Amino acid sequence: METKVEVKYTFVQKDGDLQKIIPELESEPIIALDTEGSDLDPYKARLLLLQIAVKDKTYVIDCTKVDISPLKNLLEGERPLKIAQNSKFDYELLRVKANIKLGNLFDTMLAERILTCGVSREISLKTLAAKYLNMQIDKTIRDTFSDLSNPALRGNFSKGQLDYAARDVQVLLEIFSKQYKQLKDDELIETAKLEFAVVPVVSEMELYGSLIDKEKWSEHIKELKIKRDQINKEIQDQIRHLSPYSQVDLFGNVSDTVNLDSPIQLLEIFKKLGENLENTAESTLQKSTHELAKKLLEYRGYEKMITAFGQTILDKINPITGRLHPDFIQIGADTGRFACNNPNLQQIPADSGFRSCFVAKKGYKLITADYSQIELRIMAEVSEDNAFLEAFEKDLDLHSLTASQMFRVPLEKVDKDKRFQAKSINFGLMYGRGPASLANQIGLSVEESRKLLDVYFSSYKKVKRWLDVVGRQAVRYGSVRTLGGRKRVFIIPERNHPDYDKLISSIERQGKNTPIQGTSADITKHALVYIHRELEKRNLDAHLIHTVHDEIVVEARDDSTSEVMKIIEHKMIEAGEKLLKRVPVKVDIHISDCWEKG
DNA sequence: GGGCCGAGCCAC
DNA sequence: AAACGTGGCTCGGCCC
Repeated sequence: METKVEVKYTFVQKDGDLQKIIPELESEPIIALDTEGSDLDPYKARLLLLQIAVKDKTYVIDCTKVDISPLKNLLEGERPLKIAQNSKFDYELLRVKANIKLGNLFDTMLAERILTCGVSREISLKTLAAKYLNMQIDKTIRDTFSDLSNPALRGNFSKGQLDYAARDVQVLLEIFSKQYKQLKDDELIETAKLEFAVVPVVSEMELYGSLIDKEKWSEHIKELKIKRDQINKEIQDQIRHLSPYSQVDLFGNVSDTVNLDSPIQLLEIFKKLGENLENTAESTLQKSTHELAKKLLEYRGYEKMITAFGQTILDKINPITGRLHPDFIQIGADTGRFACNNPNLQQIPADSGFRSCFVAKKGYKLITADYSQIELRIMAEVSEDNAFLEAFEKDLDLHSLTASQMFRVPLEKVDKDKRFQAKSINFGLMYGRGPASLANQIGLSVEESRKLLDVYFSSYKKVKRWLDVVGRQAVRYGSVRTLGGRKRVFIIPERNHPDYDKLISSIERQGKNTPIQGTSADITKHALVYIHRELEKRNLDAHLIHTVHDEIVVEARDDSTSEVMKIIEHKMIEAGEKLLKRVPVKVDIHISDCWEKG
């Protein structure tokens, strides 16, 4: 039997009625809020409802009839605390439709992510209601708000819609109080405060978006397509006689029916050429001596560029703003890093013609800043290794220094090859990399690379000790923390698990990497908050548009660029020094008409 | 025709 | 024989 719970709320449909409830809301230390819009895109959407819940009352405000600007101070101010699920959505909708900038937020979705990093990604309101309130909620009516033929858009909401809207906001207060207790018990309040402070920054960043030079972008795609078609033709001509897929049409045209993107078809062709390949992975093809393999890799390079970064990205330009508004997922990775999609601006090829198509609008410049070797500096900080620390204190080239110690040669005798090998080890260690995988990259035997690692660790004893200890701790305690206090939990397998050893070593590697990668994320997030606040305080026409892990991009008006540059550098260093006490923090920064490496 | 998954490959 | 951390996107291929 299903029990029906009557949803109680006040439906506010007149400006005068809103005025009556404001004093009451102002006296509350905590409120929950939610909004309903007609579209996920805040620029396209209509703001339909604003729901506010306090201890024992719920208000559903009809935004198609009521002017909500009297709530501006309440919603923007420090008091009351505002509880919301996925507050970025509400922030953006209220910002665009009512010029309200939500302040002092507690986001139940982010809180849940913080509490369960590593064990779960279930953070929907439905999940939270079930987990904390043992309540089953139905979200299907949500879709009716976006239905254009729906009477709601003419200002008539159904009882079902209003009940739904009220229920969604009512559940938040209790979820909040349970999550808050858990955050305190797990010593995650600092992390939560940071994440909640990031919400307005990310929201503004998404809303501002970034500009693409469409003509230049299309031109670049065109060039890539010509190259791809050329190499495709060469391959097809070469293998046509082997293909069981080729077809000749009525006019005698032979179609290119070997699908170069299909591993199954390719393996068959290779078989006929006398090569039995395991798979068509990049590493396998690199080992093949056949010309087809070489050409295939070349083809794939172009194909990847065209499909992943070609027209699809242009299609995502917002018709209203003419800019790209990607979705930044604030806690995308279990380490605390951002993820990004629609489109993923964090994977635009670094050394291609695409990045330079991201431009500043007329009269503005792009300022690109990134932390110099932040992860290695974090490793120096946490390991307290003297050689590492000294290298950064003296601002030496760590990779060359490492090479000089490993190969027992003076610094000036370190060549490119030795530096590359040292660099591979320095980076590899942060990923928990072993001799076998290292050997593969630097072209040595496993035995040779094992010896190299031994020499390495004899120079950096404390690095080895730290890696060993933190790897063991991850398994023993089932969690690790970053310097910011962020926590990642690991599910430790039972002893009799068939893949026990494999799983354990994977956890060890994650345990080594997470404090490094996650601390870097902590630092970048602090920097975003500091920069945003300072730019706002000084009322500068400069806006964060982008972040890629250790990099921050700002679009700034021409006349403010030198001031903005100083702010960015200063605030990034301040953020770094908040968590790194033993190592200096360095930022590389430059100004340009487009997004590019300095 | 949508959902899911692995392969392959882009980023840091 | 392999044993590299964190993501997202596109494709082929399979399932319902």
